[in-house]
Amino acid sequence: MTPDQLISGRIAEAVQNLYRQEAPEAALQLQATRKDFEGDLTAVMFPLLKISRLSPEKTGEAIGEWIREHTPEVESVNVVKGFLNIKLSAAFWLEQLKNIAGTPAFGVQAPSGKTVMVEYSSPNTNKPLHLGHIRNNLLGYSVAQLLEANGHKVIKANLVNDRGIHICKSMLAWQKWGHGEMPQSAGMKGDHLVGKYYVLFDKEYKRQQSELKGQGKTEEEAAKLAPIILEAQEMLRRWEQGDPATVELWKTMNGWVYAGFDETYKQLGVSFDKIYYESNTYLLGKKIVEEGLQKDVFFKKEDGSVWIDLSADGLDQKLLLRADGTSVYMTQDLGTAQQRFGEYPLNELIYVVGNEQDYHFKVLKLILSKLGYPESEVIYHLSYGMVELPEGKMKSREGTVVDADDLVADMINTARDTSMALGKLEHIPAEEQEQLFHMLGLGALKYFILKVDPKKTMLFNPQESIDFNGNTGPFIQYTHARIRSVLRKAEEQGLKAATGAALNEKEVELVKLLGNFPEMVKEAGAAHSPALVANYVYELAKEFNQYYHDVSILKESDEATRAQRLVVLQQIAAVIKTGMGILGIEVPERM
RNA sequence: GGUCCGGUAGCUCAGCUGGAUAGAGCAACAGAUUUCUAAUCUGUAGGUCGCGGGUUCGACUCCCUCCCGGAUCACCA
Repeated sequence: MTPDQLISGRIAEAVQNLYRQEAPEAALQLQATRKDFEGDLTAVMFPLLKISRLSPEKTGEAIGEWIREHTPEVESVNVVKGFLNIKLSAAFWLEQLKNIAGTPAFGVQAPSGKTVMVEYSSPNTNKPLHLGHIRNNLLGYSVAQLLEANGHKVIKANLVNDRGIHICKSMLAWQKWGHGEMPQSAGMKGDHLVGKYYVLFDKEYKRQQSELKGQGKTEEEAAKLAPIILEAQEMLRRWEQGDPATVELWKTMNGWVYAGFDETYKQLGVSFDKIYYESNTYLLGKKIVEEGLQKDVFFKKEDGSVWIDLSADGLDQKLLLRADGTSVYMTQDLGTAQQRFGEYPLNELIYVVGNEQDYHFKVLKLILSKLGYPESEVIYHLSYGMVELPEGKMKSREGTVVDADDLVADMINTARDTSMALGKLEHIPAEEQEQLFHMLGLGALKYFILKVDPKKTMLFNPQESIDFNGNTGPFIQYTHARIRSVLRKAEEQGLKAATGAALNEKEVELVKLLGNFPEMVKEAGAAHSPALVANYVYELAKEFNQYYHDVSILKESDEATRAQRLVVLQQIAAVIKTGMGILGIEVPERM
């Protein structure tokens, strides 16, 4: 039984016995006691005053007294203003520790029988991944881990945007100026190579536009009439007609990009169970259009285009089918959603997509519900804010984009430099050192991004942001390595771990924190927020470091105390490992 | 202009469904190493929680006005 369950049950009984009344659930308010007061849990008396008809102090004293008398686990109580502070006994906390130590995979919830799909990453195949994608990938992967820890079966999905005008731009530029250049010959990752030609296209397109404007065309006309964009559109038409040469080139260049992406995904440590390609799904959704027309949810304009009118819901009219019969983004998404619900019995379908698409997903859900699909309620848009640089937003045309591969390489180098400067890891074999640099560099990056509430815009300063001290990944990784090191030594010395001794004050704090872990995992899962996990693990690591500083483990002469401290250490290490695992961060045995 | 999201210490961020004197880290300053790993720990300093109202025993938290920043309102995806 958790402390909260125990005490709130007792308060309810106390109210029943003292005042002959049922205390409503909402009136039983418990919180952790603030550090400056004596106690473990604090019950707020104000909501109970109506029942007791006494002052807050008197109510607290009466209820406190009753609880103390009737609850062996309660050691003492005190009342400060309207707050009843309750201190639980050492024996109770010891029991908690035993429970934690006796629970395998503590914090991981039992199978829920629910299936959840998390769609994330979903890149375009015309350029390499950048910092914004990193936030997406890390969030998506971590949320998937988090939901798995909540006992759900999770399908990680990636919808690759492999078709459309953007990839034709790269293809066209490569055809024109590539001279057969390939990733191997260029010595570049495939995605970077394709990105290079995308940039070349853009340059030429810009040049042609300004030329046209110089000839008196308007901005809009210039954008539409530039020969190179017409050529790209022509290429897209050929692709859609299945022209063999175009399709061949498309396959080749996409192949390069996939090889490049795979490498980046591997570096980031993210993976997928199911990959969808837009080239296979872009025609989906037309059936839904017909259905919507039949149900009179959609309507057709004179030109043949199909729309839905959402103005009654405070939104606008939304296009679903162009006059030429081709579908748009929304239509495709409706179709793919429907397809997925057919493929899997999904209890939740999560889209990890930036907040610039909040409107899109709002409309998507609304349309599905208007069509009468109950699945609409199961769709969740995990919306995250942009990553900004000190200079402001990332702009590809201004060259301020932070490339994902470069950033990862930088992080690993920083980890190497920092480790070397500290003279750490000298006794570790070179190969393992490299693994550690990777683990630490990525740990720093992942933690830095995931500790921030997803929906907030975050600032990333490449020079200063990523630290290795304080509230960072490496600090937690270090803490874990440190604990494992002590435990290894204990093992070498043949020392046994066992519960049974008295817990000191700091140990009670640690047990309390550990005991909160499962509840925190649930909350974070419900909120789809790895940030809660990150901040929890940091809290635990910090508490541990303070404890570790004050107390000796191996040198402790009392055998029972020493054995129990080893148990505490084991549990902290285990929870750190599980928590960091949810964040997709590996944790070293030594460093 | 409509809608949505944000505004907490110099900087980066926590603060759960309203609860006691608003918390960390970084940066600054002052300390602690014969260590079980100092990538550590302790202390000092740093705040009109964007502004103003309201709701109540109590508001960073809920409601309203306004200010600032961002996103979005495409026959792009």
